[in-house]
Amino acid sequence: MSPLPAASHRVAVDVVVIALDDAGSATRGGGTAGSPGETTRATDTPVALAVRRPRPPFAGDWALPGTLVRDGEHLEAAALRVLAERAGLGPPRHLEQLATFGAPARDPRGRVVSVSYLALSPRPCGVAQRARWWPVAACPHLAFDHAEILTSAVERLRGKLSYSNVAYGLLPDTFTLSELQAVYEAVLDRSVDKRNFRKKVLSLGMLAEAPGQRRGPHRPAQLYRFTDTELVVIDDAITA
Amino acid sequence: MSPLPAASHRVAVDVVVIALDDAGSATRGGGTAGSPGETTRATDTPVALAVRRPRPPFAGDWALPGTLVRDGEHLEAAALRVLAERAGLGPPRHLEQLATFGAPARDPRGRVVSVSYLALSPRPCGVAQRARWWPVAACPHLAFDHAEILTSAVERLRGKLSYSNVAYGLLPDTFTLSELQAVYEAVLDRSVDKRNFRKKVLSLGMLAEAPGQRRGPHRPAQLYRFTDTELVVIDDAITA
DNA sequence: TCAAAAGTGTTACAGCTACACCCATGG
DNA sequence: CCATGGGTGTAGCTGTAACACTTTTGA
Repeated sequence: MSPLPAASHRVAVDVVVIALDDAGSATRGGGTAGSPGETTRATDTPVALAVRRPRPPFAGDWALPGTLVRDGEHLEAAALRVLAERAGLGPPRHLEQLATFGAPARDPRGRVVSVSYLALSPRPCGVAQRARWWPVAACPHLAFDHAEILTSAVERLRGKLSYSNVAYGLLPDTFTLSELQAVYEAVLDRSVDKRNFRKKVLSLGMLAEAPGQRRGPHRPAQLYRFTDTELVVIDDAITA
Repeated sequence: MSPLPAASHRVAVDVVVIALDDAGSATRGGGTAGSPGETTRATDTPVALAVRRPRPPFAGDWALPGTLVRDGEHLEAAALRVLAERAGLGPPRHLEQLATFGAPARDPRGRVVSVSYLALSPRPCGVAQRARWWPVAACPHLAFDHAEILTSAVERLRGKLSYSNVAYGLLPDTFTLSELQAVYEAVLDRSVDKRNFRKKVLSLGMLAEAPGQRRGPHRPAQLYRFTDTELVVIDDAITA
């Protein structure tokens, strides 16, 4: 079995980790208000994880967490390793490949082909040194072509929300319908009609009632869970 | 600017070229007949380009056309080069990245990370030596993980047909509505209602009348063309 | 008793599906 | 004149979008 000819490249993975922050501190576009009580706009903000580069090139700039793929290492394993090493995160609830960026000059040090991944996490949990969650809409300039990667991640997430149960990645095991709705509103950046949303999402059969209620200074809310923990594509779009 | 550490890999592109063959020679599943005259089932067959491997590993087996990416070469440029060198094809009407396959053992010679592409061509035009168009449904075993790549290509195409003008890649510059419908029927592998299809596709505004008609032993058919030659995603799905 | 969020139905409209016949041409 | 595909309209139905008030709790 003859060895392959010489041409070889460095291969990296870069991971876009997206979570929802309920602080509501970020720049929100002034969405249309809607009639009172009809469409309560969520305060959740999509945030993405970035790390500050300790070395040139782009030293001091923010970048997506990434790493070179090791010999014999699966691409997905490298993505998981990045999350653990660079951000102190365990395996995310959802991880999928996005696209591969391979422009010859994307890294000034030489050719690096980067396979990008999208990871979802329910909350921006505490992360390692040098790492930070940035609101996607107010993210500083990112090194390399990472701004482009982040954009494609958000577009992918937005698209998949409409025809899959990918919201699973952004929620805890059990959640209320209002919390689910808040995920949709935050990611789609628009308000959603409560009654239509509930009708639609319950009719799809991807949710089941979970025992218990969420209590607070208001009427208790029924908890739900996703029936599938893996990504399931539905043919009937969610457009409430 | 410090050079990167040593870990490096071979990077390849593998291209799934899909075209429609009007021979109708292939294995077609017996689709539902439908009422007479309502749903004339197309005889077009999706075919994919494969090349016979001249050398180990998998010598003599069929495989997708592919090549190692050269130093300084864009990934897409490598895909175009494959089409030209291995199949004698010019730039296709549509080319998009599919996914990247990087399992450590996918190539027995050693680590090769493969970026796969989907290319579309109107017809299975004559190709170089060692290359052949195979009906997708009756394709022989493919080397490496190329069967998996082919499957994901067909799924991608099927999905995109419903919400984009990607059919552009499978048609000549001008075409009749029946020819367009035949593309949908061949790729989706089901029959489509003629009247509903025309209503829908014309209402989307992605087609314009072209001068001239297609003549034959029947009433002449109006020619159309796509208004955009680049991929345009529509929000309103085609489900006639 | 007040504030806050949970929960719930109906109506109008748009778009989808199903369905059959006449037309224009070439042979 | 016949075979072949081109071209057209309607009616029922289904799903969507718009819309406001009552309920239950904690403070």
